[in-house]
Amino acid sequence: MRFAKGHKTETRARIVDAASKRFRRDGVAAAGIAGVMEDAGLTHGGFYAHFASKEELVREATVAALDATQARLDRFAPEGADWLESRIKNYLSPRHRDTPETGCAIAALAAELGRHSEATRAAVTAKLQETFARYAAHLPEDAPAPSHQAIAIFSLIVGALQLARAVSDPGLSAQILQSGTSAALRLAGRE
Amino acid sequence: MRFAKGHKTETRARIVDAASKRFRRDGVAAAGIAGVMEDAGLTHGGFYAHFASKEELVREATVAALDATQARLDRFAPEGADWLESRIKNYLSPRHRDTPETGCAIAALAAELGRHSEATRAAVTAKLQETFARYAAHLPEDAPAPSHQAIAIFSLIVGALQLARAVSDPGLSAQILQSGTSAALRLAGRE
DNA sequence: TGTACATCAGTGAACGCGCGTTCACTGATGTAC
DNA sequence: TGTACATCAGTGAACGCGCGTTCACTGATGTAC
Repeated sequence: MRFAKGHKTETRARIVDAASKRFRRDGVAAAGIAGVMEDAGLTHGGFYAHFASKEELVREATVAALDATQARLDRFAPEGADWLESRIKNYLSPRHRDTPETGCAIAALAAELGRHSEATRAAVTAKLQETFARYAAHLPEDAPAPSHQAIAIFSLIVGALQLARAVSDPGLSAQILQSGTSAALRLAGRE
Repeated sequence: MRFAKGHKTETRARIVDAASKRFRRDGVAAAGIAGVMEDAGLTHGGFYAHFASKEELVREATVAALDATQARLDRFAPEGADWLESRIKNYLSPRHRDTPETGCAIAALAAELGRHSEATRAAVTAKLQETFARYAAHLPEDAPAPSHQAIAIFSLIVGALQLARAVSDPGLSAQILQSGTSAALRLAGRE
């Protein structure tokens, strides 16, 4: 069947969206093409009309996930003086911990990304640089070495979110979110 | 062929050791039984004489990896006043970043562990509790809320190590290690 | 002390299955006349 | 305006492959007599 102009672009975007969720929820290695295509409402055979390989999808889906999460968190934390504080609190919220499929792709995929193609890692590196710059820009004006601080804050919340997801004890998980939040706020000069 | 007493126990330990390295290097989902058995100098068929399933191996190998890394890092950071400082520096060293197969299992597997069996996650939780307690015990005596600080410090170094491994730019990777180290030392009261 | 047998850690072929990937085909719609 | 054809996004069967798992078998050694 022939389709309206722009139809293929929309389909491609739907596949990327489905993949970005599956990858974050199940991990890249454990998520299959067939499952992604099913989520997108298609059969698996059509995949290679849109992408040259799974790796190409990984790269696009990872970048899309990073963009989507940034936009999503921005809705909860509007630009302004308290942006960084809101970001930290939202990042280490039970909601974010419990919904990896729509959450930060770095936290969900960091370990796996190190094993992927140079192109994928380069895309992730660029997105990380943006994130660091944005965090640094929202530190107090008198903060020493803001770019260093920004890296440390992001590292802390990524690590804490992962630990909160990994432990089986709900009490400990909540404590990790809480300890991470207060320490990150301290590093951000918002004690 | 029949073997000397204790032979099977030794073989089993060799399989666990090989698995703990493969899992950390390639990820659990991407590492296969056949590869693990080959590393242990055996053929894949013998696996089920030692373990009921891959999941059972995952649990044992993860715990073994955590124990081994603890022992390994202890060699570089003997007990004493500077233990925590040494631990942080070694954890965020280029050596640790570049050898995930013998490094911290939490950093290598955290995201994946959240998707594994309750038994595996419970074992990880117990090991994490030990780690937090140990970090807390080495904080300065006047530190406020040492258990919270310990969690934040560990979260920070886990996150930083993963980011340093994920980025493709060596300069940024080095900067992440450096920023993570100095911020972790600050949280530990050893500025 | 010497021989026959039982043991059982490890072997390697085979199981069904889902993976990533390929490809001949379908069929509704846009285009040409 | 009506008809014939070309297009191409999507279908679904099939490819080889490696996965986790099972199982009949091997054969050096410990044990029984």
